[in-house]
Amino acid sequence: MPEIISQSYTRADEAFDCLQTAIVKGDLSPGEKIGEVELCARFNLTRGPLREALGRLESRGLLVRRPHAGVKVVSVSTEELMELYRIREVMEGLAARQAAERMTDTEIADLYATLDSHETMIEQAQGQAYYQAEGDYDFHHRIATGSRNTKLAQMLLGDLYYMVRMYRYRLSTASGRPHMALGEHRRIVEAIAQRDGELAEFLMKRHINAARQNIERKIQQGGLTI
Amino acid sequence: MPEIISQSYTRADEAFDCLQTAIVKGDLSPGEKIGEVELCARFNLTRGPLREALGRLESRGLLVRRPHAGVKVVSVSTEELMELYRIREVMEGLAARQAAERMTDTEIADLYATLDSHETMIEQAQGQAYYQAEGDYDFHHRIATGSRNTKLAQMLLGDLYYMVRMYRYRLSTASGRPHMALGEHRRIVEAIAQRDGELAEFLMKRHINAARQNIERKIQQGGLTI
DNA sequence: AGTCCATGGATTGTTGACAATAAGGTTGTG
DNA sequence: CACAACCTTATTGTCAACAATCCATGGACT
Repeated sequence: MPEIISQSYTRADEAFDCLQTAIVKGDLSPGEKIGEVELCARFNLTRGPLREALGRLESRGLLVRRPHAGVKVVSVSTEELMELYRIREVMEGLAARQAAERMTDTEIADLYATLDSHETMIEQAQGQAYYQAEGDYDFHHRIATGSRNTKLAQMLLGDLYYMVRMYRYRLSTASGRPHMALGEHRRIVEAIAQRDGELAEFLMKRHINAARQNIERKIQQGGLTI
Repeated sequence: MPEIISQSYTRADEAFDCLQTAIVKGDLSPGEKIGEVELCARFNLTRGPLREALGRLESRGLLVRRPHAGVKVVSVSTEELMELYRIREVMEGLAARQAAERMTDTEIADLYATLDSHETMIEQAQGQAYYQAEGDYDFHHRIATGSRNTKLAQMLLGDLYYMVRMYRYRLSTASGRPHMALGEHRRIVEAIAQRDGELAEFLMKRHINAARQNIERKIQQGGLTI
């Protein structure tokens, strides 16, 4: 258990993180009804903090809760995953535009650096889907925070990305097109470096749209069901 | 106190609703540090459900909470309000596009009907800002749900609208351009009725952008501060 | 035999007391 | 007189017991 150093980290926060990662990683199956006491035993918690965490998770839409009837992980459909990507398309487009207008030069330099490191990571660990996914996450994370739009970053980082990662784990497919995605990333960063907000928005929207189509195709082909 | 009939309504839900409306209406001043026991006394609650509600509110960004240091309503700036409108612009644009593709004919008919009722309401109660705001809210609400995009509707109705309403209460200005906004609404509905998603998205984005500029102008002119 | 109702059990929601932590005042010293 | 360290106090975080609610199993009736 990684003892966090920074500041007092309440049990409720701990419960929240544990549950969130458990849901995202698929340790808690969707639709499965789970009792509170069972969860307490599993994560060494008491019901007080656990309930507080459950409230937060419910508010974020990761689980549903009927009064007196227990809590279950949200069950998901491919349609909803597609809808999620449609939301990402417009929101991250906005993020890219604002990032082009507001990111500092050092932030852009860092962005280039992470891009290079992702490239070497992909070359080294060929086909290791995990690193691809992490690199992709890192890239989008930086742009979201670079937009200087507090609420936008909060919605992307706090809600949507966890949802997307949950679906990814369940599909066990990490977009699967490493080099192409990397090239798209590079072009987006170039647009940001040139302070061309409109272009950055356009490229980001196209990038996410391509990712969505890729997943949709894979699902239709392989009959991948969630 | 409106006794909800439908299903068992827990104390935590009650606390959540009470606090949310109190924050939105400005009964709880931003930045003001409020103790839990004081809140309990104010809303006739105990600390358990209250804490659960506080967790949910924090997760939604309506208040901030430092461990062992209490909870305070989120303090807001005009810049953040503008950012909120930028987010609304892209998200509601998407909602309008999807609504044009997916709304049923009866839903569209209802939309027309509400538009007419809003018109008569505005004519009758001239300058009554309240009705304008409610009509505006109703319109956007219907389009969000009409998009058939669960997560999108959830984010708009559950997060953004409460935020916007909070700012509106504090500014005590309800956009202030009734007839113009109504005309814009009507054109959006016409685009939806013609199943022209692209046009509906464009018009909605322009509508929200105009509202943003209107508020920005008012703030600069009148020196309205939040 | 199928369906409806009732009762028991288990689970959730709630409560009040206890412990841990940070803020604020007080006191002592430079 | 100002600053810093200590201590007090009030507030938050946590816990375990109590009460309310729902689900399931069993029985009776149609």
